[in-house]
Amino acid sequence: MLTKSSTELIRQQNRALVLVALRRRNGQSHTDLGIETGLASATVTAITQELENENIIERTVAPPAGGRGRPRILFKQRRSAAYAAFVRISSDVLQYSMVDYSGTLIYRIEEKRDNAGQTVEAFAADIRAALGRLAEKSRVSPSDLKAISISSKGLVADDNTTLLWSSVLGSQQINMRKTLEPDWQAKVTLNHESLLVASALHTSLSRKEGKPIPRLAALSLGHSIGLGVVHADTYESPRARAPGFGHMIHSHGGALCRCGSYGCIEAYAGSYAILRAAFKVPATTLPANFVPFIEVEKIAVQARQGDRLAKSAFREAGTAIGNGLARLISLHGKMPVVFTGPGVRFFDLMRPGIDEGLSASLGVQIEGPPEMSTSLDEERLVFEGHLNHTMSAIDRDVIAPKILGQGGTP
Amino acid sequence: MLTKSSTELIRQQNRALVLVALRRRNGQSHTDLGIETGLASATVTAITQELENENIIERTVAPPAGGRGRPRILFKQRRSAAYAAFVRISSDVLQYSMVDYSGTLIYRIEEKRDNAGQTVEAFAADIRAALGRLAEKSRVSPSDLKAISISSKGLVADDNTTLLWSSVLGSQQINMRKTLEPDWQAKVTLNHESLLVASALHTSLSRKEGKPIPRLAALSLGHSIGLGVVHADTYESPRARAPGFGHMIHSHGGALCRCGSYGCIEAYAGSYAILRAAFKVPATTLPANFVPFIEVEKIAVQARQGDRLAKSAFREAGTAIGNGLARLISLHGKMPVVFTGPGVRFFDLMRPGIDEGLSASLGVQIEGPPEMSTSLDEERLVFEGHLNHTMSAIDRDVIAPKILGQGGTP
DNA sequence: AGCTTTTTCTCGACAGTCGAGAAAATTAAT
DNA sequence: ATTAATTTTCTCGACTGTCGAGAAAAAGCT
Repeated sequence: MLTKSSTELIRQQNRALVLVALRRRNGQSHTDLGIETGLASATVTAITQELENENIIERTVAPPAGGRGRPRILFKQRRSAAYAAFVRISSDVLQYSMVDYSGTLIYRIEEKRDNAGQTVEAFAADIRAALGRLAEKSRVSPSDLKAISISSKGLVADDNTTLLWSSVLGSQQINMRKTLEPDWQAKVTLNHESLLVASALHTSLSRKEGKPIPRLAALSLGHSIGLGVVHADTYESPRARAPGFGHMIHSHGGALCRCGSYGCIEAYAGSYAILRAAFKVPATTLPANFVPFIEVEKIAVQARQGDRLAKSAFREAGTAIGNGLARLISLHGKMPVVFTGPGVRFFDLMRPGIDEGLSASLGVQIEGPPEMSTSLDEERLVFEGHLNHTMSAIDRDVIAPKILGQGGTP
Repeated sequence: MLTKSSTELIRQQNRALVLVALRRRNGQSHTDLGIETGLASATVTAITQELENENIIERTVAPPAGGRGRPRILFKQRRSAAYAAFVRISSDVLQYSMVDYSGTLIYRIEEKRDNAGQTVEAFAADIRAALGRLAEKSRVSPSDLKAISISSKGLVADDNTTLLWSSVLGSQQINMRKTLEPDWQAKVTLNHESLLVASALHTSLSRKEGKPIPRLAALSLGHSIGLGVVHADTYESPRARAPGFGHMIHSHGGALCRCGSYGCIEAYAGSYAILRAAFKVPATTLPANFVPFIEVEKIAVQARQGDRLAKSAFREAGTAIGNGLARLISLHGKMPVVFTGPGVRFFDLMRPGIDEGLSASLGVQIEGPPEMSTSLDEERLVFEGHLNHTMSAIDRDVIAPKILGQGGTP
């Protein structure tokens, strides 16, 4: 949507431009910023002075690049300019992190969860209490906490607020904004974990390539199957989505899934599904809620030793994923796929099935199969995703719009 | 992507704002424009004067709204300010339309096509020649033709330029920009027909609702199956995509499709597929290239009289579509679906299958089934889609960026 | 101390928006 | 026939912002 443009808006945009540049590389001189943002030197001065008065950035001196000349002044984010908290909800642990404005982790709490059926209220109370402790321990005053970013697996509504379905709470829904905004004036957002992974991969790979990758998918293989997709159409900021890939129908009326539906991808490719197939348990048996990964590992060993049943369990999982990716590509176009999560250890076993499942579609036949790669260290990617999303949101929505009545003595 | 902002850019954006307002309702006064754009009166004056000098808009007087007072000056698009040509490629006819800057159709040519295998070169030459005649007959000088918008069914690459696969040319690819840009300096774009339909429906329904609809799908039922999806995320202009829905896998290793793959949705829901199912022809038989719609109509009559085989043919088609929509919703979220094309006549027969195919997915179970409706008059929707896309592109890319050395005597 | 080099900062010109109120063009009232 | 009222357009000066050029600053080198 086009909106009214005024001179003040220009300043806001150009402030954002400087903040983004600083986010890309912290500690840049006046001249660096001029080059990176494309702004005139005079404009850079005006903006950096403003930001300095508002205590957003600070200066340090550094010797000139060419050995002699006037020393450069490097601008850096003031670490105490703002804070953000991340909450990572996974099936067995809740991880709370506090980061400062420069994006450095300053405190972390981890809490084991018992997987017993918990009520939404108790769950919400736990999170509220833990966030309180996090702020206290890291000595962040509530008014300085500008954003709370939450990630979870499962089905996230696209208001970026409501968790519709999760393996832990089932279909008990929870609205994170309503839960947390009374306690904090920070902006609360909820994203699917795979969205953050995809987003982190997208920025890091785009930087490596030197230009934005038009599309990218991240597929997390674990107890559940999660997909994140990033689209970067020309001239607009990339947008990420985390669709309900794990519970997309693979085969109409097929195997029973943990979610209660029949034929979901997860009912073929989730860890419990692999177990079920390997032990010839009927596909209509209600699956176990949590399968230790060691069990899957055992089957993988058998498969690698040539066991036919074990091999076909992984192959079937691959076919479900391959078909799903073929459908994704039919709807979104060809894009590279990065596999993450603990399940990548079995990627080689699933690969034949994936290739077969992909090959069936016209799009793949015409444009060729997508590039596929694996990436370990999902935890780091989730953290980076949180960081990218939150810090750019703070820059864009809190810092760039000049707030009057600010600025004082450092 | 954020880019440098300057005062000139503001003007460009605000010019665009005025042009968009005029596109929404042609013939608005100074005051109207001020209200609709949110710009100050002084700014409106500045911009309208500029546009007038550049011969983009013209003024007519009208009595004041309240009976007395100074007469209003209504600004209207100057019809000769620019022209656009549309080419609609369908399996049996090529339709060429010329419209002026106000969006009024001023000339049209239709050419029957023989469905014999034609080479890409001959096909390209046909289009080039017809466009030449179109410009000549409508007395539009080549330099005034600012855009050529082409629509087709099949698989369109997302460079908006290349036709990757079509039922007519098969997998002989054709790059429309390369074909036409040497003759015309107009901007050439190729879009899937269903994308234009979806886009037209989106703007008209959004206007009816008073606010932009977040998502919408248009499903065209004909010889082939085409899907267009429109996304209107907050604060950005809506974007449309036309995925290869018809050739998305419905059932792995299933019925043989016209495209050569097995298991495509079209191989179950295309008109030839319904025929095949109704006559119990094996699903692996190579389908006929063109099926007269009368044949499908006959089967529909039988189905409505209770013939079981005929009924199940439509039901199966419905299931394929329903499953496909369930998958679409898994990946994109819930959205209303509008069915268009000649096949909507059989919508009632397919409906049970569609409902069944939809119900299988978790997303549908949680958020409920999507709203479904039908719309006849696909041809008008395609034309409106062409119009929306092209005219806003001309406004945004040609008119709004002030071109120096313009303006003269009308 | 003076010259060179590198970098930051300042100044005046220019482009654009905005609000207020003047000006214009008409009908209604006297 | 004037004058008043009304509606709408247009103009003026203040303000915000960007830009390029060149001044100023702060160092090393000779």
